[in-house]
Amino acid sequence: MDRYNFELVENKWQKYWDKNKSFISKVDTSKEKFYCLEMFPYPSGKIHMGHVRNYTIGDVLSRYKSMKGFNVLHPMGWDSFGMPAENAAKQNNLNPKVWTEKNISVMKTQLKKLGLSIDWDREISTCSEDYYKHQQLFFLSLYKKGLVYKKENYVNWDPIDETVLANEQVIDGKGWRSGAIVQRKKLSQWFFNISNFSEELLNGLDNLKSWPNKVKTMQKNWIGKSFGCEINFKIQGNLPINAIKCYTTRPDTLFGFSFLAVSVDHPISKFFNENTQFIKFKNECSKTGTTEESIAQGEKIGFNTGLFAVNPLDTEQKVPVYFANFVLMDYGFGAVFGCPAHDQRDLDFALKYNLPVKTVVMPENKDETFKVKKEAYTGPGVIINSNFLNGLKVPNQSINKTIDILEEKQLGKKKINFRLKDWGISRQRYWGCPIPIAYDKDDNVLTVPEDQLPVKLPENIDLNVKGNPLDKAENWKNIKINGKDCIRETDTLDTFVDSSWYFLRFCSPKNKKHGYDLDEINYWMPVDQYIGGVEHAILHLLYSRFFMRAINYKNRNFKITEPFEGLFTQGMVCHETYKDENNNWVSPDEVETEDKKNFYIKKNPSKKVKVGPSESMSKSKKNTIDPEEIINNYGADSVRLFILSDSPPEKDIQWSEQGMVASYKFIQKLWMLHKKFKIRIEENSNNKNEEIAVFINQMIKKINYNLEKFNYNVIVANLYEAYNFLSQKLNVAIDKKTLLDNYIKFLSIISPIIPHFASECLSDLKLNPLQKWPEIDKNLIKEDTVEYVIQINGKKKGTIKCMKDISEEELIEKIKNNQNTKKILESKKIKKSFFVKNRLINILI
RNA sequence: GCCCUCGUGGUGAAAUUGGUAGACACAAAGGACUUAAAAUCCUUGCCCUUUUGGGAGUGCCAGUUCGAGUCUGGCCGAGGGCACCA
Repeated sequence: MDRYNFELVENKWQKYWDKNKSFISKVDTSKEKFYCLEMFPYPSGKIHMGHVRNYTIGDVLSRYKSMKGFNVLHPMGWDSFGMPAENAAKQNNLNPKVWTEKNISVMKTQLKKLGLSIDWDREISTCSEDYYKHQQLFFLSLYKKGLVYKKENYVNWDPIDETVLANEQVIDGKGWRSGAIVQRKKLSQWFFNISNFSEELLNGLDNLKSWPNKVKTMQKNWIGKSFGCEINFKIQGNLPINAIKCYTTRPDTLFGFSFLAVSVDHPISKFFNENTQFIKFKNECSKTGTTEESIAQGEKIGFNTGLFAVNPLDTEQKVPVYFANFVLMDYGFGAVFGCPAHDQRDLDFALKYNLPVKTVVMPENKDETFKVKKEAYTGPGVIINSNFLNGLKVPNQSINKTIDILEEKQLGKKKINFRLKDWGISRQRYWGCPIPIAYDKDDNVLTVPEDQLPVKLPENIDLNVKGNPLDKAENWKNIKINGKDCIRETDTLDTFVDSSWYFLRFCSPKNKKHGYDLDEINYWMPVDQYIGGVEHAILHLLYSRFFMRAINYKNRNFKITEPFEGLFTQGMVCHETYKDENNNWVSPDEVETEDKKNFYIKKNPSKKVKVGPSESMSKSKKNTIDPEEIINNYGADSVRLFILSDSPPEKDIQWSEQGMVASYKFIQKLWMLHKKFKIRIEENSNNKNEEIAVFINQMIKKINYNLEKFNYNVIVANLYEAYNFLSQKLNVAIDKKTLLDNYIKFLSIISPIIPHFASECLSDLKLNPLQKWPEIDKNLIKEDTVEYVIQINGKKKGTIKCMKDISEEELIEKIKNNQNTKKILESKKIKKSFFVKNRLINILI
């Protein structure tokens, strides 16, 4: 074959891998395991470039580890419950299952075309009964352990999707999927008691050595641990309220007490429910809470209760009690003590309502006349104007000391608070895992007996109803448990529950009895390398970490707490955006240019197109490139090569047609090189030449280093370098053994990246297409000459080649005598010199 | 507002962790081959010098060091996360 025919070759090897079950994994305790997992896709229809990048990164790693002799588990499955299926089914009047299965089959074919080394025997789909049956069992087990409960509370209601959203799914007051403005609504909901594990989830982060710090910081902030103190403030006034409890992290500023503020949902609000002005105020608050946050710009508003709170450290001092919009009921006790001088929100509030601002902390470099005016002082310093607290150092001394005093006088208690709230898992949707719960006539909660699991979703259901279709499915809803008439729970589980344990299921996907098999998970878990988008930094990763602890809880057999040993978050794939004269998005394949300046619509060159910034590919901006089309045009190896080449995997990458073409050409050039190698090998020359061997061994060293560090873009550069070197060296005959040995090594190191091509070349030479990862021949890379950099007063003046390990004096002598370098030191007096062995010398003159 | 990350040619980026800045690739310009184009290959890449050479240079300003893209402090800019969390 003259030109490399990727179509024939790729097809051939994909069939070969399938037929030979090349990537099927089994427990083998004699081998070290490596569990490589990429975040499984939602089957939305077709794969996109983000998938290509994600799965190529994982595939390179899997193939490399496998060549190194690890027993690799590299599975794939489908996160197949969720809203889009339900919406698409509604539109096309079919069952979500049918829509989902069709998409899975399309996407599976597409993924196979990428040549991924996936163990397809382990394929799972979260919407299958085999899968969600076990999820229902987990739910019941958690329920029995007291980690699931039901409570009535305010929820984030998405009026478009008509479903409840978790706090994490509300972005800027809008639903993460629908974009609708989220409303507050009171509903009875199921919750996972994730806050029970706040402390452990926080501490566990310290053990995750191979996680990006960025993700750990985000989770840490999300869990939001704070140290403080609860204080019971005595209340005076004409209402039957004796005291209000507050949580504070700054008890040391108590002498700056200026007002007490409570949430409008605080229990004391019941005394104001008849007060029309209060009702008006409450409405005002709910507006600023979720909606026009930006317009209100965080304006603080309050409603005076007429009550007074007594300062526990100075019972003479009495301050007004307000309802305030910036106090949240679901954090602390829904009440705060206001110290305007040292908290910006309190200061804003105090200035608005003319409340006193008393400075009680001064910075170290100021004196006691220091006064807070328009900016609260929150930094370190010394306590002032605070009676017996004066002189304490802020924050270390002052906070602990004040808490001690308050505890001693029984006015307060040390307390640790978390921001993390329990995980609401109820969704009013059809296409999700049914919750195995029923209610009898008296509304008692009953669990569905295990022998009746799975609770299957009803088929043939009318989705075109308002609200939850399951609620309207009378045949399905009404059941008997132990002979009693019951009604099923019609909520389904949040799809984040599905993805919180799928990595366990991959270890024993066909086990009918249990969701996981202990022997299997003890061998395979944890996931050694998890790879996916940073957008899941909090939700999915935190939920999975929780879920392991929840199974672990009161279960001696289950040993896993952290599911993901290593985490890698890859960047997005971006493309320029285009808009026509009417400001409509235009897709890249409709756009053309001749001079890189003027872009126009292909079919109609008079129609100009505006070029916008490069953004992550999305259907809404029409700046997507279809991977299947690209694979058909250039081949999977070229796509893999390109998607790895231009940027470090953790950063965003620009899609570039030119870059894609360059990768394609490179593979063609490699094929020419292959043919050259083949001819040289067949020549059977005796011309010994170690240069190639030295080069290849150095190359392996570099590539090992870059593989371990995920510098995949540098590896591609290394391959180009290798090509440039080899194509020159092959101009003369070289002995067969050196050539063959080193060419095999070269083909081995390129095979994780372009596996079809490497396999084809190896088999063309009648060699095993699945090679071991090459060892470095240490004798070859042990160089006996080195090149020294010569610096004069810190500036580079030249280089000199000499024997390795020579002394400083010898080197200076050499520089003085060498033809090229002697003028550097001519008639100069050396004051001092710095010598870095085998590397550099810096001479001061 | 708070927290995190990052600023290197026309562009995407390298730099073995304090030791030759710009590997590798894209784009551009010039050249070779060709009747011509495409493809391919070679050269160039900031400033001064015809060349040999020399100089500046990693967002800006200072500092530490024999030596700083890399470390420290301050400023400017970009991106991401969180947002009344008391």
